[in-house]
Amino acid sequence: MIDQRFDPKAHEQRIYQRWEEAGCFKPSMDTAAEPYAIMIPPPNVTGSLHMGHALNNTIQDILCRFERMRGKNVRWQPGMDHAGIATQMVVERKLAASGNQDRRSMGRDAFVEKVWEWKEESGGTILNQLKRLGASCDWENTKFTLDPEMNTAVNKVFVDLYNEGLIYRAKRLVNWDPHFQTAISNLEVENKEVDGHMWHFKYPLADGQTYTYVEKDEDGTVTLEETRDYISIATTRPETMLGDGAVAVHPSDERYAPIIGKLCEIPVGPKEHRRLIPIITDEYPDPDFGSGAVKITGAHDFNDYQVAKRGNIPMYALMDEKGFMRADGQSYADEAEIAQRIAEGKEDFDEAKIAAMNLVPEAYRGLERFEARKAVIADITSEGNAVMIADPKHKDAETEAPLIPLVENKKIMQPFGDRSGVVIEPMLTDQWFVDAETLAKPAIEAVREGRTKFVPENWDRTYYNWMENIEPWCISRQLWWGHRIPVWYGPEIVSAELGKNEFGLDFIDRTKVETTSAGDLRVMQMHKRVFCAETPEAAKQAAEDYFGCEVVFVQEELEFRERAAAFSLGLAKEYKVPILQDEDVLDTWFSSGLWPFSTQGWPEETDGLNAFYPGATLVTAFDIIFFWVARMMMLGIKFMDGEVPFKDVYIHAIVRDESGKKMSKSEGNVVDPVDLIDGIEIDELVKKRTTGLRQPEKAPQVEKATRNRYPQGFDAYGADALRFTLAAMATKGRDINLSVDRVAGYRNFGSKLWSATRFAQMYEATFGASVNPETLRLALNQWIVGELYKCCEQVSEAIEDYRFNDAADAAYHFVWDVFCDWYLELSKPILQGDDGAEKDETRLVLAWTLEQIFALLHPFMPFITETLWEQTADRTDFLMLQSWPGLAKGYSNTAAADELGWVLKTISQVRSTRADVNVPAGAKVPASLVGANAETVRRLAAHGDVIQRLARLEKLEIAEQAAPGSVKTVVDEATIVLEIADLIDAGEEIARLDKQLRKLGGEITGLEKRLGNEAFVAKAPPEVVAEQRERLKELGSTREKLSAARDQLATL
RNA sequence: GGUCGAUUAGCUCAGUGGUAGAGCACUGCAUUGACAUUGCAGGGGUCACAAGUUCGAACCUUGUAUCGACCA
Repeated sequence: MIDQRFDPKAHEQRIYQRWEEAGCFKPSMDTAAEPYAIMIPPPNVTGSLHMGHALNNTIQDILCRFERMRGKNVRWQPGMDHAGIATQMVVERKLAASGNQDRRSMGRDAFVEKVWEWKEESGGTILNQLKRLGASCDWENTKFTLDPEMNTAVNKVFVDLYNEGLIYRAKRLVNWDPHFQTAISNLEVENKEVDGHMWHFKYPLADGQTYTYVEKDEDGTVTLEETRDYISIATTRPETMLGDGAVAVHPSDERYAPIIGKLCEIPVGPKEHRRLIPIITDEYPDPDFGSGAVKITGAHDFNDYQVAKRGNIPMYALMDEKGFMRADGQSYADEAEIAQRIAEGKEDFDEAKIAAMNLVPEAYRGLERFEARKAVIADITSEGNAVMIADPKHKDAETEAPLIPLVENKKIMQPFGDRSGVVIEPMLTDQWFVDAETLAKPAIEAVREGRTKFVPENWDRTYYNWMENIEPWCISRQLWWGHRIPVWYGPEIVSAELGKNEFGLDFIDRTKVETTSAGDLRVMQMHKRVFCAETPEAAKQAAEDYFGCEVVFVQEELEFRERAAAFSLGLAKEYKVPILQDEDVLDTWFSSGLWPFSTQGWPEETDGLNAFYPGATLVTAFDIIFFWVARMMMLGIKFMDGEVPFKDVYIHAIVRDESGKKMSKSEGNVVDPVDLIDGIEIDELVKKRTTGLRQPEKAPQVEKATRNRYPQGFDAYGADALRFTLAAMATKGRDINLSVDRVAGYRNFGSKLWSATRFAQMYEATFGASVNPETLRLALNQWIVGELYKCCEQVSEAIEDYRFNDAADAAYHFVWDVFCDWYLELSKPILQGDDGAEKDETRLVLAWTLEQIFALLHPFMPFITETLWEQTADRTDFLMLQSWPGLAKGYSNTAAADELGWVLKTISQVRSTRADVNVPAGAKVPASLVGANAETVRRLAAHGDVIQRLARLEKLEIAEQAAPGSVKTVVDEATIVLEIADLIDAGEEIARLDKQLRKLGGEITGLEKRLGNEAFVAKAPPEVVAEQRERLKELGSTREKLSAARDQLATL
């Protein structure tokens, strides 16, 4: 006999271990079986399980367990990505906390070694948490994006794309994280609305020119006309003014028409070196916003960047990689002079030249960007170039209001690094890019042609939208943790005219080589030749082929330059040509994009690759469409002969808290999946939720809310309850607002199943036997088998269709409302009775149905069902490897279904009636059946005992006539008469019947009206009309009987 | 501003043209019988609003309101 109740803690981990040891998670590799693969969206090596993962992986596990039981060769491919920034951050923090050196003083190799140590020790917590959830991943094939074989794939892809011209190096504006000092992707940027300011400044026109500035209202009436010697600019980022390349206005903006093409002055910096910039037109400025004039700082704003590109405006970079104003380059006076000549068209410029220029005046050099902002504002204002207004706070009507600078308080969208929390700076830097536009084309095509389908399908619009407007993908990161870019630089042969060294070759442009005062060579700038190769050996070979002589690897830029210069100048014969590997690593997504095939052994042709590419379904959330889905699609199609990486993309909801707020540690509303599984005391829950708050002062509020909502904390609901809840809530909507009460409800469901099994054991149900439904003799057993098959079909269809909620609901309803509430109750008289044959059959069907239920629920609740399977018979096999129930489909027995339908109806009606007239629950009442037809008489003979028992009747007999003063209810053609005249009040009973008659009357009127409508009869489908007629007939007959009963009572 | 989505019971959510549902909460009754993590019975919804299409609308169309997400 199984325990009184199921204790998840006692079984879950034990069962999981049994599965793992027995190799249950491995693909069968049965060549006759259809392969089925799901690639896990690789979680972060530093991450831990949150509710989104729990939902994501529950769905994947349901699909995998379901298909495995359906006989497919299933691989659920697990693993993790290395999460460049996040991991580097974790380790740097750890080092700092333990008083170690920072990574720069430690050096690259030593630091990366530390990261690996950390990864081996404590990385991958999340994989163990997935095991707690019951994930049936093929763990033996676990991959990590930095595994050597994954690196092989990454390098091959990079080199191939490079050779095709689909990867290139360029200077473009990227999101720069000044804290981590690296480019980051859009995904890692959170745009948040914050309180900001809009400053208004005057850019004086060059040479004191003036123009008439006219403002008109909508009707064209002049509202303002004045002579101005400036153009007014609004900006939220005054510090970037230093890098302005132009002022732009909309071509249709008449206010500024007189000054288009003229120059204006950037009103900041030493007076004698003020820069003048042109006033240009562009479609970008909105004439209705601010003054309508926009300053263009191409190197520090994404919109300005586009304008600058269109207008060939120089983009001056102002900041260093830490977000401080640049302190390098020549004096401001010199730089400004060059810039001035460029602005006036007197000097040519190119990207590299502009990049080297530092237009930050000495006074601001080295300032942090927000400090620089303050200084710039103060200087402009003191010089009188801020736009002034009368102080609105001035109340005294007698005196004139003083003028104050116009500074609007307004909400602005500001980008923040999601890891660092600092403001992201758009920066113009040299980076490696993938030509995403070219790769996107076939990826768009694949979805259009339906080779990959989105579920729900409306997500394809999001996909198209993104893919059709895709930007070059920046893949380089200035980090140390990741795949090092497989590119080596050598000196470039610039020109054969500049002379030759002893090898007869020129390597660098000598104009860029200087000799310092100490006599050392210093290379300011150098053209570099790229050798892109899958291995260092191959790169070396390529370089030697190019140079025609031996090359040597160097580790640092300085050494590289010195050697290159010395070699080129022929100063050091012993020097070999140096080559230096690119310092940067690749975006983590680059390696994750290869996941569907790199995990299967590509570029080797393996059995795994043949069987499991393309995968069946990618399960993910919508915010990942751009990142995983898009990249896996682009790279999969590119490198797998045009074959898509997965056939379906199932987009699931985002899990929020029960009031719909995003779960966030900094808001203190996180529900940790592991806490729902293991339970957590309220004090500990409060502690967890009040640590790491964004606003620590909110801790008491969070504590109060938490204690109020969960006075006892969370029970240990177990993984099954959590999984079932997530499945039941996994509708095709956008969000799930998770309610802990629902988890408790589904935990109870597990208990119900457990206890039903215990009941079966008590009555010696024969587990472990098979049943042929055709040989069953009792209608009860025929009926439950039919209901079971019906349920199996519903569940299968729902899972196939990704309607996990429908699948969960169908199973829940069958198990609880049909099997437990009715079948078990109805079987009791047989199990407790004397008829050996009936008892044997019922013991068999009871056990068998339960075993089918175990199987049916297994994808949702793997632990409790496997435990029940294990403990109900002597078994050597696993439930998770059993066949899916209902595969040999198609048993139904209409006669049995009708018969049991009648039994259920009869019992329910009697119970309802008893409750209505307040018959004490314990009282057994005599009853009779009037007007029964032959079939009902037969059914009563077969089921009378159980009806009496469940409806608590003293007797139930066929009668010709109702006893006077009795209480009546109608089932089909017959009337059930409860002979309780003594117990009831005739008046109350008449009132009860009247109430029912009124309700019936309403329904009947509605039906009659509908059926009386000729248009309805003519146009509605015949089966609908017939159904309504049938219903009207039934209701009418019921009404007749009830009203007869009422009349009879009334005559007493 | 653009795009997408939401609005159904006290709460969290299903329901895509024909009798409005689930979990939790609520009310009454029931406790030696598998299960109180329970059973039986019940209450509770002008399906945001308006107009339209239709024999018939929670569902389709249009508009309005409110809320949300993403993009700019």
